[in-house]
Amino acid sequence: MTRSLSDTNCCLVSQPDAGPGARRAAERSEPQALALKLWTVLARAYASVLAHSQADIARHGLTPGEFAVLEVLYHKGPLLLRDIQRKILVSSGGITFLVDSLEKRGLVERRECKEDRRARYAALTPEGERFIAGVFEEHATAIERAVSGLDVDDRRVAIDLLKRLGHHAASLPRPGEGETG
Amino acid sequence: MTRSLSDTNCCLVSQPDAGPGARRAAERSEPQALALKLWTVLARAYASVLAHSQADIARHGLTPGEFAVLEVLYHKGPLLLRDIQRKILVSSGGITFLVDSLEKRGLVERRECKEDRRARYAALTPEGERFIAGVFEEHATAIERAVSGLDVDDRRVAIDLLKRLGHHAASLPRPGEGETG
DNA sequence: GATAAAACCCTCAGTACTGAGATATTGTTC
DNA sequence: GAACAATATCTCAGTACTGAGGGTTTTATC
Repeated sequence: MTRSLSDTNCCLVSQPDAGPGARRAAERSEPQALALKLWTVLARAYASVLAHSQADIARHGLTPGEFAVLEVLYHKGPLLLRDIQRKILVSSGGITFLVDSLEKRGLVERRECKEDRRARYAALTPEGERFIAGVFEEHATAIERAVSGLDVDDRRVAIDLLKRLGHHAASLPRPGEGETG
Repeated sequence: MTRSLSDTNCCLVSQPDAGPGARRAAERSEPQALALKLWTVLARAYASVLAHSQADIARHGLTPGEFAVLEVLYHKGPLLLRDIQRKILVSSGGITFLVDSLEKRGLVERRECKEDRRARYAALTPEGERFIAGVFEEHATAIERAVSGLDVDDRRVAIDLLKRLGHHAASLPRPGEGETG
């Protein structure tokens, strides 16, 4: 495996059941305590499901980044590199690197963009299409198993809550953005 | 910033509103479609809140790993390296690396463990304690702001759902674990 | 009490990226 | 239509780790 659970090692703790944290928690307002708790369980739930996702991806010799590129091309068809970059949230160097390595493996090819000669498309090759089709179906099964702790009604409620949580956080400027000091 | 949103670039897409994905989604069972959707919005919500968390952490010149170590020591008191390692989910080399660098900065110190001479404690120095106290209070505010898309009742529901989701996923063997081929 | 197995930490080569800067092309303003 | 800003990709040095292997100490079994 290429990357581990430490992808998520950020603010996973703060469960003040013992130690100095127990005293500090008592001084915290309830909304803030719930906010910290929510972030903790969100990170832990994400880490637990991610472990399943990555274990499945690693079985096929893919890094998470490579899988993400193949998956987005599989679902959306040929895309400009910058659109892939924004969808899977990698750096500019990262998308070049990922498409390079998938191109070397014959799963993806670059195509020119006639409307904008700065830009390039990435598209699945027939071999890449066949490959990701199989990998993705197995992956869907692995994910369904990983989230089987919630039944379909719970899943619907969770989807609604997480959507609102995510959209709102994404719409807020991040700490340190656009400040002077 | 040291690590980016690509920490989460795994299965972020699969929103089959357009492209080849739209047709494939129609063939998928509803529970599985909900499972994939849940994983997608979980990953996106996590990424969005993480961006706030990391931006705040980076302002203080800390990596996510360093912050995680300071935070766990702040909340739990002195801990054996292996206990920190398990709580923040880093590799064995990673915890040595992180404690090394925090020790060089004078924020953490190693202490001997008399009951088990293989093991070592890590503990905050007085300077480290002062430092993380300030950083953590700011951090709590940043997190509360990041999750402000949900009110306190929603937070309670989300916490319950995510706990169940996470615990169940963590209890399941991961794909490829303990197989023969 | 000797032997083997396990647990803890450290070392270090390897890795999947990041992000600042370079190059090429496109849009915009005067 | 020239100058300038903006955008898309690529380059490459740097990084925060990973994970296999090794030394030391502890635990379990005979």
